[in-house]
Order: sequence, then C-alpha cells, then structure tokens
Amino acid sequence: MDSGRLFFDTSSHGNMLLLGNANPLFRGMRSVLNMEENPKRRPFFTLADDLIDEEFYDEQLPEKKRRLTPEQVNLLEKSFEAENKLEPERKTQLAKKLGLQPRQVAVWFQNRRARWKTKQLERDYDVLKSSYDSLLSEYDSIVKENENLKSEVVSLTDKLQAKEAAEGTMMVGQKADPPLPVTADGEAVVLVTVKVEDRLSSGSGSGGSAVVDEDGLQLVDSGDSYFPADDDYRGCMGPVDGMQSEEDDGSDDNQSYFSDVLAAAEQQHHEAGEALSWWVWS
DNA sequence: TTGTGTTTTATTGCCTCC
DNA sequence: GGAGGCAATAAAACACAA
Repeated sequence: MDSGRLFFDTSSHGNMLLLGNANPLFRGMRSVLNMEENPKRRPFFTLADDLIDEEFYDEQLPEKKRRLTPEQVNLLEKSFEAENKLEPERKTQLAKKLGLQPRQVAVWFQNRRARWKTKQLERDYDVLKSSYDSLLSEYDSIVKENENLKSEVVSLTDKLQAKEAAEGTMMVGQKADPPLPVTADGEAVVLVTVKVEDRLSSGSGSGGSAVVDEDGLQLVDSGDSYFPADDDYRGCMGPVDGMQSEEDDGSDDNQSYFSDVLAAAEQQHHEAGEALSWWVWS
C-alpha cells in the first residue's frame, strides 16, 4: 500500500490529518469519535475560511474519513454537469475553492463518473426492457389472433365436411331410397365419405381421387367442389394443427402462413384474411 | 441499540496515451 | 516513464428496521 497517498500532508493543507486504518492511534480514536457523534457534527473537509476559527481543529485530532458538505457536493455536481472530465487547471481551482486536496477532487470526479456509468447502464436496461416487453405483448396478441384464426378454420372445415358429406349422400341416395344406402351403391357412399376425410386429413387429393375415380364418381371429387383448385384448398388447410398437408414444403405462399409468426405477422394476417374471406364466400 | 444494507470516499493495480 | 482513467475493492458513514 502506498502510504504516501493515505496520509494528508498537514503542512500543505492547514490542519488536516488523516491516518490510515492500520494506525493504532486511528483505531483507538474511532470509538471515541463515534461516541461524540451528533447531528450537527461538522464535516472533515470544509471551506478554507471555516477552518480558521474553529476550535474543533485546535485539538489536531487524527480524523476519520469524512463526507463532503452539501455545498461542496453541489459545486462539484455543477462542475461535473458542465464537464465530466477534469483538466488539471480546473481541478486545482476547484480544490482551492472547496478547501479540498486536488487529489480529493480528482477522486470525487472518478467516483462520480463511475456512478454516472452505473446509472446509464440502468437507464439503458430499462429502455431495452420496455422495448422487449412491448414486443412480447405484441407477439402474444399475434399468437392469440393466430389461434383464433386456426379455430375458425377448423370450425369452417367441419361445416364444409358436413355439407359435402350431406350432398354426397344425397347424390347416392337418389339411387338408394333408404336414408342409409346399403346396396351395391352403398359402397359408393362410403367411398365418398372417405374421399372427403382424405382431403381434409392429407391434403393430397390424388389418393382419394384414385379410389373414387375407379368408381366413376368424378362429380363428387372436384367437378362440384367448393374450391377452385386443390392448391387453394390445401392452402387453407395447411395451417391447421394436426391437419398438416404432406405438401407443406413452404413452396406455397399460403403454406408459409403459420411458419413464422414474428417474421411476417402482418402480411400473414392479411393472407389469412384473404383465404378466410374466400372460404366464406365460397 | 444493534444488525444490516446502501452510499460515499479513498486506495490499488492495470492500462493507455503522450 | 509519468499522468490520468478505469475497474475492483476496502472501509467509513449513513439509513433504517427490528
């Protein structure tokens, strides 16, 4: 430890004396000084003028570290506000004005810069956090909206399924009078049902179509479809959980709707809106 | 009064710049 | 190499609850 830095030179600065903690005299005085503490206790470092007529220093007590007075701090703060770096000349002037050692002024500025930096970091953190919170809430609302759209798709899909099934049954039912045809034509009814489910579950119409085509039921397949094309249909179905199309390779614009909510939420929302309105319109 | 957490003052060691 | 800045740290001073 550099003891030269720890002790104030009493010859250069009036009656100031500070002993290091290692000094037994200082340690002994600590308890005494603590007992003498009172609310009006004068600070260790005061203006040079005040040092002259104070009997306090007559005793030349070895002093503890004292805090600066509010006046000293105010002046230092003002100086810091003007310029947070301290040129040698300003340091000397401030020290003279405040009755402090230039070294103390330099230390105060150093510590003040450290405090400022800490506060600045806190401010930066707050800004980042509020920005993050805002984005998070935006993300949550988009996810919620996404869920709503998905459930709407599922609901409409169910309705469509029921409607297609009903129409398919009617067509076959024209040949078989009973509500549930169980004759040779009844097989066609079953196949129609499979066809609809297949479309909804796999998104690939080829497999289901093959079965139906074999039975010559083209009318049910696409000729009377609610959808202009299979691609469009699958585009609407793609996003529904558990009903993912096998062709969901991202090549189709509609297929990518649910792939990255954050990346293109607004655009995707728009696309979903179009798909849905088209669906309802059909 | 005392224990504990926070703030302030000061030191130390390292680094950079001139 | 000396001066000054910074990060880390020590320790005194202070605030405050129990």
